[in-house]
Amino acid sequence: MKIGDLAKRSGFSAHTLRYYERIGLLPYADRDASGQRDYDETILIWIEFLGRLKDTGMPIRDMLAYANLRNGGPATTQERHDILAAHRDQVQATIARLQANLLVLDDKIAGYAATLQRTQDDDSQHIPTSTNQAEHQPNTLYRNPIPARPARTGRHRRRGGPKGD
Amino acid sequence: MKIGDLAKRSGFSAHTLRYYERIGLLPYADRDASGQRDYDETILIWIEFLGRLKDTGMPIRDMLAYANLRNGGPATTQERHDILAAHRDQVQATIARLQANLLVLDDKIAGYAATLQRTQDDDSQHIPTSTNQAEHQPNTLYRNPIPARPARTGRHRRRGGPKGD
DNA sequence: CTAGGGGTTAGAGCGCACTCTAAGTCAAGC
DNA sequence: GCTTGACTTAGAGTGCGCTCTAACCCCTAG
Repeated sequence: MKIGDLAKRSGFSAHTLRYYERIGLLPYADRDASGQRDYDETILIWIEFLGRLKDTGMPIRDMLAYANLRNGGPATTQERHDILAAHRDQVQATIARLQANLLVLDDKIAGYAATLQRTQDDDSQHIPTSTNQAEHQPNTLYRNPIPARPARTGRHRRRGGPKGD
Repeated sequence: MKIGDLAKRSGFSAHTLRYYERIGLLPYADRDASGQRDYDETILIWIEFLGRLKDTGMPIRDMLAYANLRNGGPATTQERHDILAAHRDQVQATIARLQANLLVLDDKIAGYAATLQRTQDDDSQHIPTSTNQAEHQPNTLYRNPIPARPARTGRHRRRGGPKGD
């Protein structure tokens, strides 16, 4: 299997697969007569697992540590177990955090929905509709320019605080 | 409240708070006589909500879109509702994905635990313990150098000169 | 024979979200 | 008066994880 095929089957781009090999996340692939990578099907199992670690937010450096332990054979079983167990705990914590935030989000959405409902009901009576929780802030907010992106162009110009104004 | 205090109370660094103001995620703060930001307590409510959006993985550009809609008043209620609802769906999908991966992770961890158990049981009989699911790969893996980091230094070498054909 | 569509490498560039630096101001404490 | 430390600005730098480019090679189809 060539890198393009593996890319299609694994969901990672060929660029990314080469990158992973370079940093040691994937084994150095055998090359065919003309120097092209020739993959064995079995690599897909490992790649799929890497994908799961990635999906669950494990940083590459940790995947690398785990990958390297696999070279150590059975002697590293405990360590590998511990890495995955620690990661699982992290994932569980993340899920819990997301679920907690989801409740707040749902509340806020319900607030908006209620406002919309009220606006519709009162369509011809124009009763002020500012009871929504979503409107906590003073409406003096957001008068700054907003460059939309930090923009790392340009240089020079004087520094020091222009106070007062 | 000065920026240092707000930093302590919000959990964001002063650097980050200034950055958020710069990009428009936080309102342009009032300055005191000597040009220093002087915050009102209420800003904490908005910052806390921003934190939740961030925690749930909303990119800054989307938070910005949401923040800007708040300036539009009640007219933007529907749009704000839709943004949050879409985000909520995303978060729910993320949770589902994490939970699915968690199962796989748990399986793998259980595999390691079983191997460790067996290794302990067979302590004095040294039976090879390679039945663990965790050992799918051929042990010829991982013989590449591993630079540990791509390293984006360097500025030498010709660039941009696509030899005019 | 030529075109094209794959592959190869080293290394540069990108997008994101900060994070920090330089050079300066200012208020309070010793 | 002087020092300390928190603040101000514009802009540069960082770390992550890719993503792409240049310049090349090789195989196959027409």
